Amino acid sequence: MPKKVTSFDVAQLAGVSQPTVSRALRNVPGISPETRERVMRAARELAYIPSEAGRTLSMRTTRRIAVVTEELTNPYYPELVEPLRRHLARHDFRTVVVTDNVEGPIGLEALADGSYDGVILTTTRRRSTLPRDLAERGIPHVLANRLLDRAESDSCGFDNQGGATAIGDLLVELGHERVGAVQGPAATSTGQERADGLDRALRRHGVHPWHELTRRVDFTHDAGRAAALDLLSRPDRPTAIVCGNDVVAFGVLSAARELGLTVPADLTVIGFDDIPMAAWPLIGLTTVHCDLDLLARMAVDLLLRHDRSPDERPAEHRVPTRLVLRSTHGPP
Amino acid sequence: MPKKVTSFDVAQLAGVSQPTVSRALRNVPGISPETRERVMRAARELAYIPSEAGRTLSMRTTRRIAVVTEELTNPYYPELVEPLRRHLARHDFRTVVVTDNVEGPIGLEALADGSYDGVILTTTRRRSTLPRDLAERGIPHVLANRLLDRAESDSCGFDNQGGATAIGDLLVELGHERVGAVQGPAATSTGQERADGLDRALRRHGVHPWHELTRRVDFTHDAGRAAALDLLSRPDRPTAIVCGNDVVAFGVLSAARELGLTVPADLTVIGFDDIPMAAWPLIGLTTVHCDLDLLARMAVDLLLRHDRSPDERPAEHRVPTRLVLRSTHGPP
DNA sequence: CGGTACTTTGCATACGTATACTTGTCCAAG
DNA sequence: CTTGGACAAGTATACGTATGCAAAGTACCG
Repeated sequence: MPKKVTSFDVAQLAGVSQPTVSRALRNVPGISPETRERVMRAARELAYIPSEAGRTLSMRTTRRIAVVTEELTNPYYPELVEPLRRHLARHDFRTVVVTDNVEGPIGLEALADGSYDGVILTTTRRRSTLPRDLAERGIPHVLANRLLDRAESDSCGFDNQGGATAIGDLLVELGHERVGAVQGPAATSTGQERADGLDRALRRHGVHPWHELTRRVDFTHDAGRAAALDLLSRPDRPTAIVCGNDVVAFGVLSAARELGLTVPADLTVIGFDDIPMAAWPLIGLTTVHCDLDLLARMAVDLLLRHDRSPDERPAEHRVPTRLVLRSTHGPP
Repeated sequence: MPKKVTSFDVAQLAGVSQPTVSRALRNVPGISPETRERVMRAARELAYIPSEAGRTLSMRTTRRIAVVTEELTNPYYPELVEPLRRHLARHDFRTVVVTDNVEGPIGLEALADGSYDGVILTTTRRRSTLPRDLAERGIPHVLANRLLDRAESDSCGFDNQGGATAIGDLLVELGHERVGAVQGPAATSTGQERADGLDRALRRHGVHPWHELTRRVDFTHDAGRAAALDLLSRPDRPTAIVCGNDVVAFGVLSAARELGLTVPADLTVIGFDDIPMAAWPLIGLTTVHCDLDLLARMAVDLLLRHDRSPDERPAEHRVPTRLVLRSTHGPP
């Protein structure tokens, strides 16, 4: 195995000192064009690639940002990670996806060992202490998608309340009265806000929410399917099911298919997020659109802004949502 | 902002030297229990977290493995990345997903800057020189899923030939004669092998493959949909469409839905891979099962094995596949 | 021609951890 | 009482890059 080429090797070949190599290759001013050219030729000849670890140690910066998500096999997260990656790349940051909640919650050590210049949290639970821990260590971070009960860190999320209201209005307008729901975990802000929002919206129209027809489950297809199989087997089965997000809605659609129910004739299903899969003609889910690209952009801007005064209150942005009508809704 | 705590700070508080801290915290033998205890208390008190960069530079190892994939919004890749991550974690390696082919192909620099102890390639094209470049630098690597034309590196993939044969047999048995196909790119081994395999299988049964009914597209939903809209609008439209993988098949199902065709009554659709989504009752795709967990395990074993003699020929493993019958196939 | 200012480069060192080597201590064997 | 060995901890240094500062060279001006 060929031993690693360092900036010293390049320096030797070019007949200069190591610091000159460092400066020449990074286009630092104060190097004569001829020297720079000579160094670059030597570097190319040796196929020199600067050591990331050396640079990191010296500069105390990695140009790497950690994005904390749950398992990527949940189709929601790639849709959020991808725009984050793109926007971070635009600022010359590399993205590292760190998986949370798979063998226990992510620890502070994994995020605070100097591997990352900042952290974007997308799976934080309402009372998590992780943001505070990061703040105490002076590690830049931002919450995207999910928010904390007490605004302790910069954060951005969607107008879940507004989206849920739009869903409630739609269902009432269609004439639904037995409205079921498969909502997300109460420990997450998204789960909580969407559930509360729907409740309030229905009540405002004089429709009494049926709490026996509400389930709280994880944001996965299988959990949505199981809950729906349960709800749809009841004698007083709902004529519509509102879901915590699209992935859960896919599970509900799976359950309906299994039970031989036709959507939307026998059952209305509403999602939340409008991930690309929801728009596949094969699925055509009626849902609430959330602009993930805009959220990602906001999160990155919040993370990287440098004009933050020390005693400023944490920012909390809300991205508006809008109902998207496709083919899984109809009258009861 | 609190300045960073180093092993020197811990040493000072514990009244020992820095190397003693290093040894004590890693349970290296040759440290008295009392000293170790004292060091650990000091470390906890200061909330010390060792610097990744320092360790990396000193040990010349990162315990990080790069997994090169295409965009994660393509549902196939998370399904491959997740088992890889799990198996690597079992060996105390962290996984970093590096995205290829998004703003141009991934460069060697990003993989060979010392950030990773090894590389797992999942998107390599048949004539890519990346594996050779990695080999020249002595960077351990392995190909998973896709293979090279000339076996230059350890690699593992699925028995695409066998899977395609099973599909051909099934279609002939059902009585299909106008068999269309939406296959993957010819530049990829998976695309090529699956297409060739189907051709051979049909020919063996005396069914002449209709090359006008074959399209080569990228492995995405939208590409599959577009190709199928084209094929299904022809007067001699196929009675079955074989797809390069499941994601493409989803696109074909979308197209069928748009055109008002009923599956499987009007059209048979066959996928390849059997990712979990294919098994959702909502979709119920007939496809070829590929054991991604087994492939991942193989890839990790090949990558990490240390008993490799220098002049050994590259290993090339094939994981068997099997047809899974669900609800998108039927007689013409 | 002397001095000043500027440009270009080298020297020394910092970053944080790990490890080979050395020193010191204590105990047991001779 | 000496010596050899085992153990514990300290000393010195390496890993690869970046940067403050000094030094050398050059150009320019009076």
